[in-house]
Amino acid sequence: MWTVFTLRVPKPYARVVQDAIPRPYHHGDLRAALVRAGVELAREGGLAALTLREATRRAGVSAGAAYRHFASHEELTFAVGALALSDMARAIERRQAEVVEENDLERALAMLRAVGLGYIDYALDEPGNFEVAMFGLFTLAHTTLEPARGETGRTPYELLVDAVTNLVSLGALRAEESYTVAITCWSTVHGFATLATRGPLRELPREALDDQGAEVVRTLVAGLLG
Amino acid sequence: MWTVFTLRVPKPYARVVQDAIPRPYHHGDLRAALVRAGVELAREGGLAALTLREATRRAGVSAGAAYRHFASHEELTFAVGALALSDMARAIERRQAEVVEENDLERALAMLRAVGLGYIDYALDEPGNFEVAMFGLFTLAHTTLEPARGETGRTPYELLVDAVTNLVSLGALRAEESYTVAITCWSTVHGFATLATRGPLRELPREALDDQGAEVVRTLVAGLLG
DNA sequence: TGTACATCAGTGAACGCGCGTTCACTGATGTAC
DNA sequence: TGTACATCAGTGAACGCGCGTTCACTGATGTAC
Repeated sequence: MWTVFTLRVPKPYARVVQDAIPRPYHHGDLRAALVRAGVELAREGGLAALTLREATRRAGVSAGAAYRHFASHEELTFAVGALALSDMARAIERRQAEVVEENDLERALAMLRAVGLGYIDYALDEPGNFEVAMFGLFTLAHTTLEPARGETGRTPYELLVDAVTNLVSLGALRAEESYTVAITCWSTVHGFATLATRGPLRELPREALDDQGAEVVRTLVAGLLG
Repeated sequence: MWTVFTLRVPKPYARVVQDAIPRPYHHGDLRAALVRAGVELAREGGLAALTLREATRRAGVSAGAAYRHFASHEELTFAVGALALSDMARAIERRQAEVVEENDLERALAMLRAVGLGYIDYALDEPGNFEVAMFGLFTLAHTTLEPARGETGRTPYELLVDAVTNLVSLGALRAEESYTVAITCWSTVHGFATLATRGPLRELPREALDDQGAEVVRTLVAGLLG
């Protein structure tokens, strides 16, 4: 249990005082602290920068301590990736919340576009965590992972499937096509996202990428269903 | 200069004899040998496996020797990536050579599909070299790089642009749309390729990926221009 | 045709780096009595 | 309320690994005379 003291100290001394306070031997919530550090590392340098040693350093703990909470480096990567997917789901939900179309079909199309736009938003905002989520660990089997869910309780993949399914139920798409259409949509936004973050388009300015991404999504959805 | 002796030796002794022949102090064509080794390394383990040290080991040469031919690890990566792009151009050309449609528009559409199919072929055949070509080094500025050209003297990017331009000249597409259409096509096949090689679809069997890729390309081109 | 010598392309040892992982240990915590 | 003790969560030192890169060196090559 902790007692909180409020301590006023001249700014220049803040660091000195902080270092003088002995860290408790038991961290309290090291696992969460390591995951938080991992997210930060991925943000700064992607998959390559996400190391156990640096995460323990940031948590102010010795390297070995990590092994009380993770069996291996891979487990940390997995935890960070799941959080990233959850954040991506939220980015999609944010775009979907902005949809204003009233007509059923128009609205369904806008919801599908929102999936793509949110996907691209997240990739451009957090290229490092996007990379962790997408490469090396996750497979289709993980598309329904619990900690990867957003505000609405759905994963990014589920949000995509929902949007496509809705178009089927409105008669805008035949059921047999739905899987291929879903994969085509995913491929397009994923491709744009990787070209724009780590690939040959990575040096274009952010604004140009936002515009280009929006155009790509509009062109795609109009082509497939417009 | 070399003199060639033909030497017959019982099979089991082949290795022994080979090792007994002193390697010449001067390799002869070390640069090319290192690039060849690099392609092999990328084939086996992608970008992460492409190291200068292992390349020199495979070329039978000390680690430092590489620095007579490459200023840094990055330069080797760049050389391997350019070769990979050239091979990709060839894969696209192979698909385009199979196009049989006679009608102008039909043919132009098939040529565009062939770009996508060849791109996916190459990624699935050579995921490691595909990764080297696509991540970390190349930008749009390199899309016209000399050693990245195929049989027809065009780079993959140029083959895509050719196909789209041709559709414009046939009146199937407005000129203003052409850039966005090209980027959309590229995004789609690139996305499918990365999902299928390093991403969440990587565990599906090759045959399923081939079929799915073909469907995606067909759906995309039919949507945008059909 | 033969020799001296500059140049070039290798060697091999070393440096420093950061990583994942293990292990014997020790300090803190909380439970049983 | 106080004490003994099992359990838990850390420490810190070490191991082995492979990498990129540098540097003083040496063996091979080819050119000028």
